[in-house]
Amino acid sequence: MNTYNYPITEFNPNISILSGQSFLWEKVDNSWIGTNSNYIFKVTINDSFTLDDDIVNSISFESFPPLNGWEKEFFRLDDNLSYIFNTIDDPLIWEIVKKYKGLRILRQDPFQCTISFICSSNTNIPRIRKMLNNLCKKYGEPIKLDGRIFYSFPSKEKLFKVTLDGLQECGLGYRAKFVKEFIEIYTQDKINFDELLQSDYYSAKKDLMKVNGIGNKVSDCILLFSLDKLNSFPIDVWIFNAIKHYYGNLFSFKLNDLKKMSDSLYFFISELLRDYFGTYAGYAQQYLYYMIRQENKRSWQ
DNA sequence: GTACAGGCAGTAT
DNA sequence: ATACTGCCTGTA
Repeated sequence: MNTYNYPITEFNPNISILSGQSFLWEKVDNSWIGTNSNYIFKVTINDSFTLDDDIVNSISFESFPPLNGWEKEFFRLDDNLSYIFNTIDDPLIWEIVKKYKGLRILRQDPFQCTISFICSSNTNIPRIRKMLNNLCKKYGEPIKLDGRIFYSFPSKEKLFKVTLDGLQECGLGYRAKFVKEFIEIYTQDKINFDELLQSDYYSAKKDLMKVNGIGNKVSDCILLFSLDKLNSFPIDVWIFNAIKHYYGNLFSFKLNDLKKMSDSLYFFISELLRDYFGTYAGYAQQYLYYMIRQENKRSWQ
């Protein structure tokens, strides 16, 4: 196995925030400003920022209201990337890791993350952003920052009172029903994120998929981006195409012939890749995903 | 106009 | 188990 010396603290906020894991961020001058649950986070990058710098000196982190040390939690700065990448024995991933240094997986608020990815089905990033921004503006709390008003993600109590029509007004379409059902289930404590954090990947996935609107891909995103399941390997149409292109040889049958993704095929492919990439397959997925989106120049915003 | 987009559930086979 | 179809709505 090769070894790659990767500074543990290596972190590129631009790439990490742009990578499509989280939808409520916008670039304002040298800063990124984004919503996570009750907080507005602000990341400011010094002009002189390079990846070799110490994070403490080159990037500043603020939160409104203040929340000490949020960046460590949110950007998973304790993840030892050097260790993680050395468990992934794959030349392509290593190439991408070097090219897109500092991409990290986020640890988002599970409630917001779940609603975000229920909204993500059968649509694109700009529209998902619009839906979620509408939700925040309509039902979140205003937070003043830099002379502008930002909005928190609405609480479950607030959203519980919102009617189906109230959700539809945010442009959720047929997903409104799923979001409503999820909020009801969550309010009844039938989904408990503290428990899911302790569960293993398979058990947590099974529980999430009981919710209408949460299928294979959506559950994998929730698990990877908010519930610490780093072996989760979400497969959307982009990743599916990339797997066909770069990893077809791992399979005993011809992936190229397959057009549609069935439940059983999804499970088979993701399980095989979990086995191939290992404990941190989710990191491999994110680097792969970022690369193909960059190469296809898809809109991140 | 109409095809399609980070999927999913419901129904029929 | 697997295949097929409708779904909201913005964008190309």
